[in-house]
Amino acid sequence: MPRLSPSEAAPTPDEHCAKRRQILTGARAVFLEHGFDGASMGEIAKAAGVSKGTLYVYFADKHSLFVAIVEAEIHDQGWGSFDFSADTDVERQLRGFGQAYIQTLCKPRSSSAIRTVMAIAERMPEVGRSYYERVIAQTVRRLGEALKRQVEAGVLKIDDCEFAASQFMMSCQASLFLPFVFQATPQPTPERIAAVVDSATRMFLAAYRVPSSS
Amino acid sequence: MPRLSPSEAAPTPDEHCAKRRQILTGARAVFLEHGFDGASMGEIAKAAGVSKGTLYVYFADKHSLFVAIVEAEIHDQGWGSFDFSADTDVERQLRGFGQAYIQTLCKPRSSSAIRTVMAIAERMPEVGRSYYERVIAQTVRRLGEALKRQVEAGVLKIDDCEFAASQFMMSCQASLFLPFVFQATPQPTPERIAAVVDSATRMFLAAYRVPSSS
Amino acid sequence: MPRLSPSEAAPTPDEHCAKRRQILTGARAVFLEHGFDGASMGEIAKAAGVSKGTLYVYFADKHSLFVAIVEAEIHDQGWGSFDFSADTDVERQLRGFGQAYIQTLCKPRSSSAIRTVMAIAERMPEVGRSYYERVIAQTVRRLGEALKRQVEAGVLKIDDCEFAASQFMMSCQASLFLPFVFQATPQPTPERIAAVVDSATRMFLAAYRVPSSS
Amino acid sequence: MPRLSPSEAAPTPDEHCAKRRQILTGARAVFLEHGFDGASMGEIAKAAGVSKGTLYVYFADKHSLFVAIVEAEIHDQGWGSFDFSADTDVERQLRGFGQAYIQTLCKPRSSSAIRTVMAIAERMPEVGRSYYERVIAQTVRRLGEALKRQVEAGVLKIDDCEFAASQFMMSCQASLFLPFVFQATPQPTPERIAAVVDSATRMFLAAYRVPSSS
DNA sequence: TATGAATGAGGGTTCATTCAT
DNA sequence: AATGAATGAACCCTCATTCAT
Repeated sequence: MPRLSPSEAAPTPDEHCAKRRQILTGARAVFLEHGFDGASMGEIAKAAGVSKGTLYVYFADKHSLFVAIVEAEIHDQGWGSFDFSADTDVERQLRGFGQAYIQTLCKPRSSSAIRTVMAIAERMPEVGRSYYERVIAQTVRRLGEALKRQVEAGVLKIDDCEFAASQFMMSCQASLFLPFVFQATPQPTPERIAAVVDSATRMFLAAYRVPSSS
Repeated sequence: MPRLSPSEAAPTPDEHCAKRRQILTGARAVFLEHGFDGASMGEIAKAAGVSKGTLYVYFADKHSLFVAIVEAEIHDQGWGSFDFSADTDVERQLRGFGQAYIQTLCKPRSSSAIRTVMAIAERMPEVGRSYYERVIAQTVRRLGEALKRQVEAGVLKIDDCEFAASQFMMSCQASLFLPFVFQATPQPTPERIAAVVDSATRMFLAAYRVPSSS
Repeated sequence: MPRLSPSEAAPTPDEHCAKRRQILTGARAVFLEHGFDGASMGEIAKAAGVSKGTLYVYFADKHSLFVAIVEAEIHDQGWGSFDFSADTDVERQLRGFGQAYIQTLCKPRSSSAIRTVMAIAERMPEVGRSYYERVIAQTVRRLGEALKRQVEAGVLKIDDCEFAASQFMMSCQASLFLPFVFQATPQPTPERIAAVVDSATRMFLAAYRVPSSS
Repeated sequence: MPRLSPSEAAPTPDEHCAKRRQILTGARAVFLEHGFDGASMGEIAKAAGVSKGTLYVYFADKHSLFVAIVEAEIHDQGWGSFDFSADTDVERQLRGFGQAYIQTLCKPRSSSAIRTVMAIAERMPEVGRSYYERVIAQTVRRLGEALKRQVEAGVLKIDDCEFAASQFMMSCQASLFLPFVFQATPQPTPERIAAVVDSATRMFLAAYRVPSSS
């Protein structure tokens, strides 16, 4: 039996994926704004521009949709785009990464995701763990590897490079991230971020830079 | 007939306070475990061992009860008990405070509160701000003052002591707090905490200690 | 065992009656404003200035209290004070009564009572019946008797005086009471009432006055 | 396979309207019996044969449903069907209308609606006003116009025809409507109504008929 | 596939009533 | 007698989910 027109029958994979993405986009907005419990499937459907029933064609239930959102956030938030090879000078490397990192971290989108995932981590440990591993820990690991290369180049002296990476990243957050997520201060300006990252870089190098032999 | 104990007779302020505390205790457990939206007044009533109606005798609504819980946590979590005057040696001072701080921060109770308050900060900014100000910022301030004293004693050389305090505190969290709140690692052991705080202290002093003149 | 002071022991009947009246006063305000279902015992207690428990010392339940209120309204609304003997001239008699009647009927207090009792009459027929009988029907009866006296005096010619009384009273309401209870018009002014009652009186006398023999 | 009936297939506007009507029917029964506050959405759902949730698919809240009920009653109660042109003889016209009017007014359905709307008029003035205007006032207006035609035909002599209409309608209620709404007497018989309306007609014509010139 | 009508369990909240004091 | 803390049933309403179309 020939189909009269493709649009009247089973959707093509493209259409399927498009609608799926549409749902994810709407759901992300609602989940990140209201959290898992505060988000309602009705509001998600409206935000996605589909019917409530359609949500259940693509996702088994609210939980599955939420997991998919977190999964998507893990890939889309831009944590993978930090470029550690751009610079070989350790100071510029740290400053460049640090600023990009804090800028990303303090975007409303990131902080909403962190809030939302952190909030649910007690009841959905795998979701929390997965987000941490593939977003934060992975970034720590990549910075750690960059530091390792500097150690091997004799520029830095560090025992545990991954730990040092975490140490640097945390000190870059000083006075910036926590007050921002708790809504105690507005989103930090690039200038403020640069100053804080500068200070963190100085402290880090004071501790780990191999004294120049000159 | 002599009364066995006064608590069996007087129904008034003591019992009133007692029941209030009983409700707060139950509500804290439920709110901190499930978050604001995930907690139900019915579950809270059950946890507190009172009827649902009784909740509304003591608190106007769910929001008020939640605010009271956060308020209580602000006072009860032990952030105010850090003792900065115990030691005058800067290194021991930093290590002592850092360990106590991370120990407190990484207790399940603290991390649950942080998760819960952080999650709601977007919809209840005053709650988030209040928690940050009176728990975290206050601790930063107190450490900053301690550092200032060291600066005045000529031991440290720091421009912005409060910022330096935040920097130290954040670097103490390296590899410990974030994986813990995201449920990626179990509660850190005291040994691990000690090692991390040691490292943070070394880095901090490398950057800010005035070289001994000897 | 002698009582130390009367105020410390069983209250005197006076006190008892006073508190009872106090409750009735508060309850009347609340019941008449919100209706039986819309009124809450808590609000009544507050309006009466007593505790909720005290209400149940004086009245078995909400229903009993409501019945008592209606009973009190039946006596207190001033429907019994119409004076038919003040005037012997039939025209002045009708006008005088008509104005007093409509004035009373269109007071907020009367219309609230009528609304409230009428609303509940389907579920509490005895309450409705009692109110009608002892307020409205009684007034009709008294006017009917006054008319009868005029008939006996040869001034009016009426078969059924009680029915004629009702007829007069209803025609006095024309354009006044219904729009007022339905909140379509404000409380009528005395002037408007006088005009309407005048017209009703003229119509009534046109139909029932014995033509003067002169 | 041919469909047996269209109603078994199309789920859309017909069924939507049908269910809406079904809800309105159930809600009317409950609201008119118990009043706004006495009616519960659960009972309405049961009476309508739908689930509680379905009510909220069709109506935003209890208040909206109630307003819709009153609106429907305004149209469905048959107040618009009085025919003033059927008769040109003024006496037969008044008698015919008067009987139809009182018959309608004293049906349980009308008196329930009046009770319910009157009861809520203090808290929902627009509802009360709307009901009065579009049911009672409109009928008064239409009778007033019919009277005006009789005035223009030289049959009646009336200054304010709308007021006279109200006067006639009120006097038709004498001894009938009030005792009925207050549940003091049963629904009046057609014979009783006829007698009362006859009397009202006689009184009205005695006052307003232009004496025949013969 | 996509819909949206329909559901019923459960949400927060109120309230008439009781009872120990 | 008077209280007010306590209750639990019922209130209105929301929501995740299902299902016929």
